[in-house]
This record gives sequence, C-alpha cells and structure tokens, in this order.
Amino acid sequence: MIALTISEENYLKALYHLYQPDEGIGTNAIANHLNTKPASVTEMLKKLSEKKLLTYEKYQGVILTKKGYASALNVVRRHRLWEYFLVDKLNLKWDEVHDIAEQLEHIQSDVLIEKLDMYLGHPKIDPHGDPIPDKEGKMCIVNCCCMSEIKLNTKAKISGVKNHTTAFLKHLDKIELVIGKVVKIKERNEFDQSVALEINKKVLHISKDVAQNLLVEKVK
Amino acid sequence: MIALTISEENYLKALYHLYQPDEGIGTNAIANHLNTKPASVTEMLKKLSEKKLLTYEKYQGVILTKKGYASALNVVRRHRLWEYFLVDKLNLKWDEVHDIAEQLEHIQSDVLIEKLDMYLGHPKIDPHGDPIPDKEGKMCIVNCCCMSEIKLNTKAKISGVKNHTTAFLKHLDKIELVIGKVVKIKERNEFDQSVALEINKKVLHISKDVAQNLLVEKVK
DNA sequence: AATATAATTTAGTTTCACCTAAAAAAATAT
DNA sequence: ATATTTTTTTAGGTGAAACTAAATTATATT
Repeated sequence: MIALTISEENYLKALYHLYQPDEGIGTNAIANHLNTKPASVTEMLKKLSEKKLLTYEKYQGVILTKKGYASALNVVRRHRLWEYFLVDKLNLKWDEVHDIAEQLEHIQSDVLIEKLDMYLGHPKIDPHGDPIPDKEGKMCIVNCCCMSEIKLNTKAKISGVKNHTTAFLKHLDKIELVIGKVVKIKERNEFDQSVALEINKKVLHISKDVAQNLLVEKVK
Repeated sequence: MIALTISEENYLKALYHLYQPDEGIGTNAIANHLNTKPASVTEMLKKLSEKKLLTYEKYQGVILTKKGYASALNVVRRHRLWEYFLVDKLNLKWDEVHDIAEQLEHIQSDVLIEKLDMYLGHPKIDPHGDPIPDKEGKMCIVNCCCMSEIKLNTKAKISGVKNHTTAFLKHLDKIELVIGKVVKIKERNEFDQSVALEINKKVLHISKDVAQNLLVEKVK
C-alpha cells in the first residue's frame, strides 16, 4: 500500500461514508461533508483517480475501487480503534473523542495499529455502536434499524447513533439514553413524530430528531 | 497558547534539543537536525520570530523566548509520554517507538495529554531514560553523565542513551545493555577508547561509539 | 589586512490543498 | 422543447513549507 496524505485519507473516508448503492457520489455532497468547496473536490478526485483509488469520469459521480475501498476501511478501522481506546482506556467521554480520533486516525504505522488492536482485545464495536473493521476489512453486521422505523410495543436495545456531534451525544447522556439501554416503544405522535418510550416502568418522551438519530436492535 | 503547525512544533523541538548555554543556534545546525536546507530554516525562523517564540536577528543565531521554550517543552512532553505509552502499554520495543511518537506528539488536545498522563501514572522518565516534563514544564534532574567520562572502577547504572537511532538501540539490546543494568568500569583502552565493563562477574567490551552514547548514574 | 572558506540570506520555483469567479454540462421545470 | 436552475468543471490565485542557485555576511587562514 502506498502512503496517502491526510487529505487523501479524509476524502476516501468521506466517500466511504457517503456511499449509497447504485449511486455515484456527487461533488457537492463530498464538498459539504468535508467542509470544502466543489472545485477543490474535483481536483482531488482527479488525483485519487490517477492513483486508482476510485473511478471518476467528469460529471458522472464517483465510486471507490476495491483498492480505494480497502484504504477507506483502513482509515475507518484506525478511527474506531482510537475511539475505543480513548473511551475505554483513557476515560474520555463518548462526546469528546471524535475530533481527537480524527487526528489519530492518520498516524502511519501498521505495527502501531496491530498492537493497539491487540491491547484493546480486538474490539468489534466502537463507543458509538459502529463496527470496527478487522485487518482484512471484515466487520460484524450490526443488525440495527432506526428508532423512528420500529413498530409500537417492541422492546429494543439502544445500539448506536447516526449523528456523532457532541451536542447530540451530550443530550443523550442527559436523558440517560446510552448504548445498551433497553426500551419499549409505547407511542408515536402523528403531530410531531415524537416518541414515547418506557424504560424501567418510567416514560420518556423523545423528539423526532432524537428518534431519527438513534439506532436500535430488537430484543426478545 | 496559539495552535502551531506540525512544522513549527518540529522547529521548536529542534531548537530545544540543539540548545547550548551562551550560544545562538545556527541555521546549518537546525537544517541538519531537521533534514532540511538552511534557506528553509531562515524562512521559518522569521515566522517564529514574528510569533514571539524566539529572538532572531540576521546572521546572529537564534534563541528561544520563554514562550517558545514552553511550547518546545510541551512537544517534548507529548513525545515522551507517547513513547512511554507505546513501550509500557502496547509492548512496542524501545527501538520501534521514535518515529511513531514523532507523529503522535503533534496531536492537538490538552485533554488527551492530561488523560494519557494520568492513565500512565504520571511517569517521570521515558523508555530511553529521558525525563518527561510535567504540565508546567518541570522535570526531574537526571543525575547522569556519559559512560566515556566516568572514573575507572566505579559502579554505574545504565540510565539513558544520547543516540536514539534504531541501529544503536538494537545493538544495545543485542549486547544486553539495557536501562537499569548495573556495570563496573574496569578498563579504558588508550588506543581505541573502548571500554571493558564487568556485569555479574562477566566482562563486556564496548566500543568508544557505544560508550559515548550511553548515559550512566553512579551507584554506591 | 587581505583573501579564502563557510554560514546565512535572498530571490525565484515547486507542490499541495485549498480558494473564487466564470464557463460548461446536466437536471428540472415550464 | 426550451428555459431555468443546479451541479460540476475549468482557470487562475493564495499561503505553507519545502527547494535550488546566487548573493551576502561572517569567520578563519595566511
């Protein structure tokens, strides 16, 4: 594998996250995701295309190649392992780790990552409920769906978040909706799409915005 | 404190390491230390001088200001804490950690470093025997001197290395001269400045180059 | 003190990753 | 089908941090 710049890695990661089946990813979407401008994206796509990390044709949207996908997954792996480390070993809060992991993910050293993975005990899921790819890019399938799509009166376990912003994560802490908690969906309001949950006999009302960003797993 | 670029931090660190009392540091020395060219150094010195991190006047050599010194020490602190982490927690070998720590030292997050320091138990000495500055820049005085300057028949404990290259550290591993080992200086050869050591009744001959790069502490 | 050598600085380029403004292509609406 | 809007690309520029080559200043030697 050729060494990539931090920017290149960030583009690959963005493409990984923006991927939708049967859709090329647009310049605007990428620019938006990376807080940059479409013109800058076009340039970078040309470069990455020359490196065979993605297939790019003018105006056609972009798709990662096998090689590009593997590189992207590798960045994701590093990011999630570091997040796990920060929370599990250094006791940082789950809302504090994203920006730090954004930096740590770019440290170049395969040995480091292998040793870190070993030290952490080969974790499979990061603190936000996202799966951690292994060395070969394999990761467990998280059998989850969005809280706003689940049927009434089902029991479900909070298994992850879609939104990784500090604001959202802090809000979840405040209402004590942390990963692992088991809830029962009691009511969905037509008017504002808010949801009523039952947690240990108590009722908790959450807004549509919260429900839409929560991932849950059905529980028997 | 203003955020510095990786390059700026590397220059400050170089200046810290190159410091000699009553001497301005020359452009050539810096360029050499950073594997760059004197012309590039001049440019950077101007920039750092504008940021009040050092005092610079054309052709006069350069000296860190209080502010610059503090920033440099902070980089050194981060570097050494990460080295400690890599060896103590991840079980990397002491000759593998330098390049990785060179990258990790630039991660920007005060919280991270405080948590890391706490997690490691506030270590005072890194795996190469160098003192780790605390948050305020204070560090313990390592009362050591060069193996090639020590008197005959003194007992001494290996306490650090001057040379941090992989080649040197691997060599030390091979001859089992690791930090903490207690030796007695038995003989110094006029001819090649090589040194004979006694370690547990056995005799070990080390070259001038090894002796010059080993730091020792006298032992009663 | 004059000259040779070494160190340092200036001037002019390069590369990377970004930018703005304008042009071109594609998608959408009338 | 044409016009409008949106998306994407091109063209030209910027700042950071490096570079080379040439000029300048400092130091060392005779």
